[in-house]
Amino acid sequence: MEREQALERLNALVGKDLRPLAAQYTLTVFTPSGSRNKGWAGHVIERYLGLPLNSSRAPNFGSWELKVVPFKLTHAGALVPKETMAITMLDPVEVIQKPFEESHLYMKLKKQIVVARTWVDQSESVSLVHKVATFDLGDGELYRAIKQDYELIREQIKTSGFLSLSGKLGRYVQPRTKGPGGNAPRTRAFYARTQLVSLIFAEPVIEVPGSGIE
DNA sequence: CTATGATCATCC
DNA sequence: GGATGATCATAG
Repeated sequence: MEREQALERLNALVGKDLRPLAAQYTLTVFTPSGSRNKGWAGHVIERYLGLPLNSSRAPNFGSWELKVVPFKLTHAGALVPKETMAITMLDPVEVIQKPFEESHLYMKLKKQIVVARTWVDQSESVSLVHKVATFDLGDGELYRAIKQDYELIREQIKTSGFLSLSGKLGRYVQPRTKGPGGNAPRTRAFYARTQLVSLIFAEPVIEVPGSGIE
């Protein structure tokens, strides 16, 4: 499916509650024993768009990537990102070999649709589709900043080793442990910091020459 | 077992 | 309360 078509379909979902849809698609939110399927909202959106669940590392729609992130209400009444956003696994061999432009990280950030859903509490009794954003990394300042994060991570792998990577690194994109933890986590993934998630949902600045807002 | 979908839990 | 590490369900 092309991104434009998916965007239309998703915009029709704004304001709707995802929870009944999970039931309709017979997706697990909580197992009978009470543990949770953390990816339930993402699965609902994928099913809604007609995508079968799979675990391929390529962008899920071929040329563009779909994500859903929870937003929470602040005391001031604004909806803001609740969490960082997992992007893709970090393969040290690939990162050392490939420049940013050829990386999985870049492919996943190049063109995407990100759906914000409301998060109330862990019972997930309701979750409304809040906002749908298209995002293209482009070739501007943000592109250069994220490429810098990638290069930083790359250098640290070279100088100190893959296992030295921690979530402290990176301004917009961080390398965090993911997968089996314990004494010595062996795997890392790229995560978008909440600041980057905010930028993805920020209204584009429209410059009006002569308006004084330039 | 490791990837996907992600959020939870703990530490500061 | 934010940042970092750990973890859950499911598919291949």
